[in-house]
Amino acid sequence: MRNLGRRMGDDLARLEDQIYAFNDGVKFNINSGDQLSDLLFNKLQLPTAGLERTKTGRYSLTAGVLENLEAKTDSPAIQLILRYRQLTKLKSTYVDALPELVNPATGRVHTSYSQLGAATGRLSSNDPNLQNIPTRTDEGREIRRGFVANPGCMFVAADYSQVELRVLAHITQDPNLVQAFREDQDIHAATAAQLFSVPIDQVTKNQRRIAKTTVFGVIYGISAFGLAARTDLSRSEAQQLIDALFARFPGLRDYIDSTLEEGRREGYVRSLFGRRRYMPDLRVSGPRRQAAEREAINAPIQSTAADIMKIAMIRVDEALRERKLKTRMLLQVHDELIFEAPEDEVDTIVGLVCEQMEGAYQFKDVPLKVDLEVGPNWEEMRDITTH
DNA sequence: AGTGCAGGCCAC
DNA sequence: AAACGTGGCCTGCACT
Repeated sequence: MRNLGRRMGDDLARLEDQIYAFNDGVKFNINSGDQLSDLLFNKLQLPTAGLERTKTGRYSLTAGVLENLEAKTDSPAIQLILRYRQLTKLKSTYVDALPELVNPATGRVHTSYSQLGAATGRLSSNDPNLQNIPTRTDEGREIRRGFVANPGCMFVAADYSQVELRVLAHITQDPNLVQAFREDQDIHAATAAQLFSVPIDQVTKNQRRIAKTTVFGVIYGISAFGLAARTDLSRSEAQQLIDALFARFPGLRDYIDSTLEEGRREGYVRSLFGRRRYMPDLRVSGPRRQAAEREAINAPIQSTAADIMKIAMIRVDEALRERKLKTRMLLQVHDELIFEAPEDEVDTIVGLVCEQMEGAYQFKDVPLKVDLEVGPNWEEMRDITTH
């Protein structure tokens, strides 16, 4: 961790110099939106046409905006700024902060979980948040190397495969989705095959990517506007895709309609297990209602997955106690549990955890599936095949 | 020095 | 960008 911090610090110093060169060598605060805006649009004279503004009227300069600007202008400063942003984020939020939070008595960081942290029944984690440790980039993943199992122990990670989409398949009873999961197909490829009317083995990577974005869009209360903004599709192409999705998976439309209807009528929506989320704004009008509708569509799905995970955690805990195992449940990351197991318990734990998680709730139609990984630290985890 | 908001970005 | 859901934490900045 300390080495990683030094390396990042050195990289940042070099980056700062390169960025200041675009400002006539004059130093400024690169993470200040106003000062960055000054460099891009006054000093470098980049075009501001069509740029979105934040609610305070400034130009929005998120990574997505900067990437578009880079594609449009070829300005060499932008890549440097994006890199600077990425490194300062990782360094300040994780590399510098986490070691400060190590408890001297245990030599470990200890998060706090909030049972009521999320409106959907999910846990939230804070001080430090251990549910958002980077995994997307190689550099971010390096931070996970700092989480090391005790001598003689291994980490075992168990994550529910596509749990929210399985919940969606069950709730909607959509025959196409249900069948895809029963046959344990690549769900996004299967969806793409339906959407684009091609055999599943002829689905292109791009088709799969678009199908994935679209299906997740449904869970989040999609709009053509939103889908277009997150893909390279035009607004009308996005709308066509959404129409195709609802045509191919008719259960989706029924789910959305009946959920919103119940929400308006009762004032709340429910998970499969009856967990309520009160949604008074379904009865107002305007953007607040639209936001409430997206929340209402998402809540039963996310809540049901959260409920299943909580049931699983109780089952696993009971099974560990019953068998007087030394393995400890360390972390929960929404659809994933991380354990620390003595090496001689690993084989036992893998089977036990898989059984308790997959059996946490038996849908009549869609199986739950758990993927398992084992490793000496949180970065070097390798897959374990169970079945 | 402490507080709170804005903007941004990490995870699922 | 965000009219795609759920969170928490960082820096910058204005304010008390």
